[in-house]
Amino acid sequence: MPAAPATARRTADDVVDAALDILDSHGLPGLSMRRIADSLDLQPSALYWHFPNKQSLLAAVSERILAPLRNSHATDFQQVADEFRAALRDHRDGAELVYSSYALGLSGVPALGLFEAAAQGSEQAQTAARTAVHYVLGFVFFEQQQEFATRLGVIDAPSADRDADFAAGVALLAAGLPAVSTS
Amino acid sequence: MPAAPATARRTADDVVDAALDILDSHGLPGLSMRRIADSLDLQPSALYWHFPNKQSLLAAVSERILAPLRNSHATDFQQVADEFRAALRDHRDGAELVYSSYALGLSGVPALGLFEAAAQGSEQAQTAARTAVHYVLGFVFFEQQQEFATRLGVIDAPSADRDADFAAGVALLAAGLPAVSTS
DNA sequence: ACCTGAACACCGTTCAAGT
DNA sequence: ACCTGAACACCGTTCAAGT
Repeated sequence: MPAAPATARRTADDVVDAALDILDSHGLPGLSMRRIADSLDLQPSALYWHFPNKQSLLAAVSERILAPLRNSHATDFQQVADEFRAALRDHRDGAELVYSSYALGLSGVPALGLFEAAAQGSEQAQTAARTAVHYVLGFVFFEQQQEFATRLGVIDAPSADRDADFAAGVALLAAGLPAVSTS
Repeated sequence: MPAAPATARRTADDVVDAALDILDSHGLPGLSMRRIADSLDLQPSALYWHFPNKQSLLAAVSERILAPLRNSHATDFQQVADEFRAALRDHRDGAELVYSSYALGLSGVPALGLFEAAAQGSEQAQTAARTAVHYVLGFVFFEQQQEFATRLGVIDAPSADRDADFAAGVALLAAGLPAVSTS
């Protein structure tokens, strides 16, 4: 058993933990390498031993945000959409962060497979899945930006019933699919 | 008639022109206040006479990108979607820039009204319009991020037929609408 | 009305060197 | 294996002052 080092050493997972905390407290614009390092009592350069660059670190954070969906048993379209939205909303600016990592090919989106399975039997299963993923990511990105703008006092608190709006969009998508059970 | 000033003076419109040029050549990450100022032979601080901050400047750029849609005569769903996509694709990172300004309430999106009109007569006209706007912005954002990743060599050039994919998603949305002419 | 010059408080990233 | 220290080339924004 080797002697403990003078100071505790960090794993890549510790870095992701710290990044998630800062994301929730300061948002994506405040999520800087320097701030992450600070919260771990590290020099910024130390982060580059764990990740090659900021994008990769953000991709790891994205994977963590989407982790709940990996254990999902959702079987219908609306259910998948709700769980996907919930996971994104669980962290400040979650949709923007996930959208970027996904689009850059650095992070997978399990919701894609779940949507496809939910549309099983339909000819347009793939189209429906891709369309739904864009819809949910876009909807939540929009929601979270409005929360940000509201916090700044730039716009008033939105009045519309967002849950109903969200469900209506998903329903419209599902309506285009023939023979999909709405359970 | 007053004497011409020693150096030409700029309007807010000149600043937007310069910003659009830099957007196209360097992308959104490269669109800094300092670079815009440089290209106009100005100090960065001079830009703050024309715009209160960077967000407002970006909102003005967004409005310019969407200007073509203000003269649109598109009447059906697919046509509106195609023109919207074309306007966004006309400038590098156009979708990301427009999406942010739109979500922050700093920029209107004329496509919203066009989609609503195209779905006229349907009960879910508003839902359809909002869903379509998220879909198009998300789709093109994704497309443009992939172009960026391809340029960096991070991912291979995409093989799928994107025009067909795009149209299929729009068709799926329209399929959920009863009594909408697909003319 | 429009802009300069200088400053403030930040960024991501690299790299030699330490333990 | 994991991190420090110092440096490089950047950011957006403010503000007094100039013309």
